[in-house]
Amino acid sequence: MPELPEAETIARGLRTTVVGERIVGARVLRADILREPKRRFAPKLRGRTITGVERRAKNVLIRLSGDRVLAVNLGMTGRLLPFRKPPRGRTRPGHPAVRLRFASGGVLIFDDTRRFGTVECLTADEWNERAERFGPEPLGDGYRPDDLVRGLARSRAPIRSWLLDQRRIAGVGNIYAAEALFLAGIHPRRRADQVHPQEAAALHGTLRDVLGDAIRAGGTTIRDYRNADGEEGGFARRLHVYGRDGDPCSRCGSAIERDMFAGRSAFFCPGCQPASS
DNA sequence: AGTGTATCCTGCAGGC
DNA sequence: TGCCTGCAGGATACAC
Repeated sequence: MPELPEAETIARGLRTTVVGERIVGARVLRADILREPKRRFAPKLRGRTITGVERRAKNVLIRLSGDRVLAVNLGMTGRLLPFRKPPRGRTRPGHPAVRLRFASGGVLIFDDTRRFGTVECLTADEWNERAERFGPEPLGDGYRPDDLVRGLARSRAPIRSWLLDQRRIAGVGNIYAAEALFLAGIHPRRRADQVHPQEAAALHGTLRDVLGDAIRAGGTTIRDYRNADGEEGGFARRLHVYGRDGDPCSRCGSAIERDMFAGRSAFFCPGCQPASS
């Protein structure tokens, strides 16, 4: 998916275009991205006004009048695309799943090729309860090196698995886990509780750096990701290890390796990221 | 508390 | 050209 930086970029983009819009129609074209029957979903939206757009973990939250939240999880290929008027011809998204029509004549389309994404209309309370399950936001002011040090010390999971677990830390996915671990010099298979406190503190810094830099670059486009203006992110060319197996490491020249575990590819530099230390 | 595997789904790249 | 396999930014459920 879109990970934290991509969801943040989309939320920021939407904030400038859809806040203030009043929803006059909601059409579900692919009901499997909902978690409830579409007959119940659509009526909940009509007549509501968009009051804000936020991000939590990898979710884009569209705040609605009447204390409702349209919670969008983008899955692997989800996009949120606003248009001033209904798109025609070439500009029409290829896999529209939900289409909101605004009083202004504009539309917001949730498009999702693989349909791993979800769209839910919840009360603010329902969302808040859901959000309790997420770990801390890595870019939050209150997130300190010590929080990561202590979190890692309590787990025997491989560090990459730890970082991908949304209950432990929110918003980190496979790309940024790989990049942060590279920059901190930690092998993705290293047990979390074997990461030394000073390494964990370094990882806290590299995580925040890489996530922040990626937001400033507008996210990473591997293939499908687009921001709310339909544009690609610029961070892909700054990746050190993700998707670069076989390439020489930018630091030491060793060939980047790919290794599969927990069902996903892990990318790392065998020279810079020792399995133990 | 972990891992491995499977599942949801479409598209694309690579091998033959 | 086509057909096949494997893989993809995520999340979840299951057996072990």
